[in-house]
Amino acid sequence: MDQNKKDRLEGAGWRVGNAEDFLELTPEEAAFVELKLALARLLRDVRVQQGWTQAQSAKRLGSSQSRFAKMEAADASVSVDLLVKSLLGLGATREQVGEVIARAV
Amino acid sequence: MDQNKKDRLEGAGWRVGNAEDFLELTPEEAAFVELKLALARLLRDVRVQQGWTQAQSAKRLGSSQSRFAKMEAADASVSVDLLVKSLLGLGATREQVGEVIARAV
DNA sequence: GCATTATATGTCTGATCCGACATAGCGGTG
DNA sequence: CACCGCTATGTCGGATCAGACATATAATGC
Repeated sequence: MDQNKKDRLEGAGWRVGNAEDFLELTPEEAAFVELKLALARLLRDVRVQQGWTQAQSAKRLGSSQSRFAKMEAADASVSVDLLVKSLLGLGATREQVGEVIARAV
Repeated sequence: MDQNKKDRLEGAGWRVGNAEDFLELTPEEAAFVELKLALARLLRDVRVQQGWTQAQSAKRLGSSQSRFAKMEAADASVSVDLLVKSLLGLGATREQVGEVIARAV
């Protein structure tokens, strides 16, 4: 969000913050959810890159469309294990996974 | 293992391979266990770097020495979630975690 | 507006994981 | 060798997660 929009919202009585502020996460917890979100985004990117639907991808992984949707949404019921396994299963490399963990916003 | 030692062992009737060969893992499964091993090694490195015992580290994380030992051993009962959370909890950065996933052997 | 296809959300049941405890191994030191 | 601090291993009960199913909500074409 740019500063301009932030100012306008706050002028209109909104309080603006991120997930860390809102949910009162510790920095480590915040880093963890961001990391999970980064993996979820990569999963979607890899799938779309391959030109697959969620259902097709899920089938490849021996899972279901609904679970795959939750993975891409970084749902609370989805572990980092599942995300990493799924990424590798869809053809992502360890390098890609590491890179996204280290540097993605 | 250097080629010399490998040759000697094979000459003596040993078959030499890695975990992937021995356990007949798929490449993705192998990549996953290597990734887990890399995180476990980083966890030990971070702990030792800080000059802490397993028990001290575990306490910081709200866990037990025995579980921490299993983490460092990359035990089957330890998830990547737990490893990553513990690493961040002991002060490792997302960059360190990502780097080790991307590039550690 | 109504199929059709893709994605998202809620919930159940069985599987897996986590912390804890007990205890074993192991290198130092007195 | 006996003790001590540290690490490793086995197991258990409760907590969390996985896949599946049902169903809701887009998005696209007719």
